[in-house]
Amino acid sequence: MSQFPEKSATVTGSSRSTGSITLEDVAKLAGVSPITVSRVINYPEKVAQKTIDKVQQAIERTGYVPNMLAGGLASSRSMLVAAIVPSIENSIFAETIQHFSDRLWEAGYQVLLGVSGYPAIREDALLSAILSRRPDAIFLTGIEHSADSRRKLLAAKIPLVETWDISPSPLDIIVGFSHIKVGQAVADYLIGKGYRNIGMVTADDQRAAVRRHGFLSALARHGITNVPVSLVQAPTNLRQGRSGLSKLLDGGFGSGAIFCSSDILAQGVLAEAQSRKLSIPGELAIMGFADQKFAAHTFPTLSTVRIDRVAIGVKAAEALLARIQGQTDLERVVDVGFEIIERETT
Amino acid sequence: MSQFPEKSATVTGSSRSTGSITLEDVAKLAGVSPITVSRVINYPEKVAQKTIDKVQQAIERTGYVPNMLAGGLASSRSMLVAAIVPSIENSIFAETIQHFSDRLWEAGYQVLLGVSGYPAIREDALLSAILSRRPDAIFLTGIEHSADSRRKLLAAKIPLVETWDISPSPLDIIVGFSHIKVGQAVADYLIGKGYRNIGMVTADDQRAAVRRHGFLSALARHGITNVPVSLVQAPTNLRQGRSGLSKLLDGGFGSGAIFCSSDILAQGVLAEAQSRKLSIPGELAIMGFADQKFAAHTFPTLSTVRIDRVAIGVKAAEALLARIQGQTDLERVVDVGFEIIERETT
DNA sequence: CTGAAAGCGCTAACAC
DNA sequence: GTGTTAGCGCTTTCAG
Repeated sequence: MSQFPEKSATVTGSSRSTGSITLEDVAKLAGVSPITVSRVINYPEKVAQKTIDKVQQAIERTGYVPNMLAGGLASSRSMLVAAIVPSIENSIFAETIQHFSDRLWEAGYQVLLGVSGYPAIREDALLSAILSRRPDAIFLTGIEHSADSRRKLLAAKIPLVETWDISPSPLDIIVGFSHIKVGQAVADYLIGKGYRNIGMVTADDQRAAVRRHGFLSALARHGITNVPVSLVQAPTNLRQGRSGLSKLLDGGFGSGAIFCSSDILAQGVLAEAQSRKLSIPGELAIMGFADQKFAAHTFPTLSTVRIDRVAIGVKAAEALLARIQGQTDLERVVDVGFEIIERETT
Repeated sequence: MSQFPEKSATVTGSSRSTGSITLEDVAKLAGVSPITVSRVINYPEKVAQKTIDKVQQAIERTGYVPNMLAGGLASSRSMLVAAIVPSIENSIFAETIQHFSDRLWEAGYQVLLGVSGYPAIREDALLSAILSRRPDAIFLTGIEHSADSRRKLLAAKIPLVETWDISPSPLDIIVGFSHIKVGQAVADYLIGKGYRNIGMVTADDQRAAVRRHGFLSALARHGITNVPVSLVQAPTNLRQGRSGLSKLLDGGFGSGAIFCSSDILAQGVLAEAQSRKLSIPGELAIMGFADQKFAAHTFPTLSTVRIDRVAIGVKAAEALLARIQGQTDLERVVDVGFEIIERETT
C-alpha cells in the first residue's frame, strides 16, 4: 500500500495542488474570503470578533496549517532567523543559541541553525544554503568571515549580529567580549596569585588563539617568557585535556598554573592531575574558560572565566528584533564583558 | 521572445519586488529563458554544456541566490527536514543530530532544528510552527507524542522517523533501541559482578524512567528490592550527580554500585565520591549511560552503556531519504542495540 | 471591516 | 534542448 495516497476526489482539482488544506478551503468553510482568513491569523485586531470566531472554527475543523513558504514569498518576511555556530557537540554555544532561540520564538520567529565546523570548512556553501531560505536576520559566531561571505552577507541586506567576539567595526551589530583582554586578565590574575611557572592547554581555533596571544604577551611583560603550550584541536574534549597535561608534565613542567582554553579541557587536566595524585590547587592550579556551569560550581578546584552566555543570546536576539522593526539608533557594539571566577578552595 | 506590455512599462521596478536578484535577471543577462536557468541549477544534465556555461557566468556576475521559498512553493519540495529533540545543552542528542544533518546535507537537504524541552512543554506549538515550513520529512526523539501531535504528523503525509527508542508500531520508521532491555542488562551485569548493594541516580524523563523500571524489576527478580533511587530533573548535569550521590550516602547507602541515567550524572557521582575519598571502583562502582565519548574513554573508573549515536543519526537520515525517493519496501523498525562497556580498572 | 485583483519567484507540464 | 503557459498558497494594494 502506498504511504502517501494521492488525493482522490478533490473539489478544486487543479493538477498541481499538493492536497493539503489551504487558506481557500478554510475561507470557503467559514464563508469569507481568503484574505480575511489571512487577517485572522496575522492581524486579528483588524477583524470583527464574530468573524474571528467563525474562521477559528473553520481552521480547527479543517486542521489547517499555514504554508509559510507561500506566506514568506508573498510578504518577503520568512519569520526565520539563521544562526551559524562552529559546533553543537559539547558546545559552549548551545546555551547561547537556546536563549537566542527562545527570545525569538516569543516574537514569532524560528531559528534555522547552521553548523560550520572547526575550521569553517564549508562556510560559503552553508551561507548560500541559508540565504536561499531568505532569513529575516542572521546570527554569526565570531568576526572572521571569508571575503565571499562578507559580500553575500551584506548583499542580503538583512540585520546581522556577530557574537562571541568584539570589534570596533562590526558588519552590523556585535555582541561579545574581548578575547585579548581575557588572556591579559587571566595572566594578571595568575601573576597576582604569585604563580610564576605557567603553562597552557589550548585549542587552535581563532578566538582561543587571540586569548593565547593576550595571555602570553601579558606574561612576557612580567618577564615570563618560557611558557609551555599544548595545542589541541577544537572542538575540545576531556581526553585532550588529559593528554595535554601529560605532554606538559612529560616536557618537564613541574608545579604551577595551567590556563585552558575551555572548561572541558580544564576538567580533563583535572582528571589527569588527580590520576597522578597531584594536589589541586597546591601543586597545580587550573583555570578554565567560559563554561562555568560545567566546571566552576561543581569542581571547586577549578577557577574559570565566566562569560554571560545567556546575555549574548538574549541581547543578540533583541538587537536583531529591533533592527527588523526598523529601529536605527541602536548600539552597534555591545560588550558583555567577562569575570574571573575564583574557586581555588574546597 | 514575447514581451508582456504591462511589464515593459515598469522596467524592473514592480512595486512589490524585494530588490533582490531573481531568476529572471539571470536569464536576461544570459540571454535564455528563466526555466533554463532553473534547469541549470536543478537538473544541469538536461541542459547543453554551452548553455550551462553562459548561465553560470550570469549567476556569478549577478551574485544570484536562489529563493527556496519560491522554489519550494512551486515544487512542493522544501528540501528541508525537521528534527525535534528535547534539548541541545550538554546533550547526548547533539552528535546524532550532527550526523543526521551531515548525511542529509550531502543529499541537498537542510535540517530545521526544534527544541521541545523536558518535558515537551510547547510540543504542539513547535510542531505546528515546524509543519508550516513544509518540511519534506521529520526526525522525532522518542515515541511519546500527544494525540494532537500524532494527528498532525500523520496529516502532513511526509516520511517520519522516531528515534532513541524502539516500538513494534512506529508512526512510520523507527531507529533506536530498547530502554527496558538496557535497564535489565545493566542489572544482570552488576549482579554478575557480585554487587548486591545497588543504588540509582536517574533523571525523571520518559526514557530514563523505562530504563529504571527495567533495572528495578530485573534486580527484584534476583531478590534485590531495597534499591535507593535519587531522582533528578532532566537535562542532567554534574551537580545533580554530586548531590544525588550525597543523598544516597546520607540516606545510609554504603559501598556498592550506582547506576546513573547519563554519563554526566555518572561523572558528577564520581566527583562526589572522589571528594569523599571513596575508592573507585573498590568502594563504589559507577555505571553511566550513552555518552561514552564523554566518560568511558576518559575516566577508566566508569563503566557505561554504549549507544551508537552516529548510527542513529545516519540510519535515520538514510531511511528518510529512501522514503522521500519513494522507496516503499524498507525496514520500518531498526534496532541499533547497545553494548555494556567495562572500564573498572585504572 | 471586508473583498477583488495582482503578483511574490519559482517550477511542472507540455509544446516545439 | 529550450521555451511558453499556468499556477504553487499566500499577502499587498486599493477599493468599497
